Amino acid sequence: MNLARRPLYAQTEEVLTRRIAEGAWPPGALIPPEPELAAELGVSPGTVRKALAGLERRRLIERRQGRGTFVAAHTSERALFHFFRVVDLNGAQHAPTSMVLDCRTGPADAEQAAALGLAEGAEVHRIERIRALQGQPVILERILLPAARFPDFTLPLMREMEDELYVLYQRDHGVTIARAEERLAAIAASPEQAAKLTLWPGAPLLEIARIAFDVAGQPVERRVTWLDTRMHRYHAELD
Amino acid sequence: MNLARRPLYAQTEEVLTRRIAEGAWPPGALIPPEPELAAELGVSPGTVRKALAGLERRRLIERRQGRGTFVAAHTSERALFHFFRVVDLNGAQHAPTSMVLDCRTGPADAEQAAALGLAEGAEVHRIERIRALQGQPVILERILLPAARFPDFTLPLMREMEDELYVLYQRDHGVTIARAEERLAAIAASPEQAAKLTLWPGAPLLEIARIAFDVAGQPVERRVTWLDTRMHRYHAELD
DNA sequence: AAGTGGTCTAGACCACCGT
DNA sequence: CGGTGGTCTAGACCACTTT
Repeated sequence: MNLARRPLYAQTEEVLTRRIAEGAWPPGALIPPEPELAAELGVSPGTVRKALAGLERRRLIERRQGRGTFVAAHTSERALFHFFRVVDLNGAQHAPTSMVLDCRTGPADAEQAAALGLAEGAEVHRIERIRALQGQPVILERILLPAARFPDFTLPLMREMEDELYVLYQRDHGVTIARAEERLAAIAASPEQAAKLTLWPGAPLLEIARIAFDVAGQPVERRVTWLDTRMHRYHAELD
Repeated sequence: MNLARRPLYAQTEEVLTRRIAEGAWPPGALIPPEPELAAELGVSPGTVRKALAGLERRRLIERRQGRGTFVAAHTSERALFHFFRVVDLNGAQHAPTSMVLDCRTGPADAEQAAALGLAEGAEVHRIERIRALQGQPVILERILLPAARFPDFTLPLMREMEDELYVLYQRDHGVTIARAEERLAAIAASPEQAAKLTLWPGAPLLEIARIAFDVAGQPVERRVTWLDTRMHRYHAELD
């Protein structure tokens, strides 16, 4: 039975993950009840249960007693809660608004291609935007997306818009962001950055370099964020 | 049976957590096998198992097949891996060394007392140290500890020493750090900070304000770290 | 009332470790 | 070899949601 020496529940979890990643069960879908899955996959209900617990821990599904098990959909709340780590000086979260300054497509340079696991010169979309919290522009952001995963990607320029690209990635391009890694540094604002954030050149800025991965573990977004930390903080939990 | 409507396994986990927090089972101790715990607590082995899984997820215990279940001891590796988020530009971790500049005891001011959940004026230990990575001093740190939890706390001054206070907290004071929250900002180095880190005044520094909690969830350490991010980054994972 | 996930139990067997 | 945790199964019953 066990070709590899991996536990049955791990294999089961992998099968279910693949179905979700491939879109066989789209976001928001109700998936079959535990006993049905167990019968179909030829394992005991307890084993299915353990696999589903793993999927829930990774937030690929949501289980609700009495209703069923659903493939997780990226809501604005979820995206903000898990992937937006900026808080005010009291630790409170606020929903940002954003304005797109630029959105164009072109070949990636070597560093950018490497970060996204692409060949040098592969087409990428470049987005630059300002995000405001409580009306104050405090975030400047440059985003890089592989054109292969986001065909015909466009955003309206210079218009205030509700935030959260991750909801849009999922809804319009079938790309679900599951995980991200960030590296933070303190830098001095360049004249261009300063002008866009109404700061002075040389002002301290928190630079956040993110790579975001989809459900299958492939890197699908490279993002650099510059945060004015006079009135805000980046919040992290360690355990 | 169920006074509160909390699941049996959650109550079981709580009981076991309390035993560890109170030191009935000290760090490194072997705890009884599952069937014995089940018999003693009057629950089924499966329920004990679920409770132990929770303790393992919170890293309070370590389970080793064939050997038994042990109360987790803070090793240097564990402390560094979970609570030291600094990496070099390639993403590699290095073990820091540290030199204590100052270590004294006095009353806390209002802000400090509040952060540690103490009354204003309560006695606290203050530590200032420099940490070096690969021989370069890149971290300046101020640490605040409630004297009530750390009686007779002292550190040798101005001597290179192996790092990791959390190992020392646990070994010498019975305080196990289980979790921490951090808030990050970019600031301009003060003349004093610049001098200690061989930087120029106004240089960008990453400021990391941490509150660390013990197993019982009580705040037991307030720490502010300033990191020179010319050659290092703060690493975070989001999921 | 029917159907779902959540809890709890009981036990078999396997893999690993130390003696 | 005996003892431990790891896996897997089978099923009873509860709590919640919808019809």
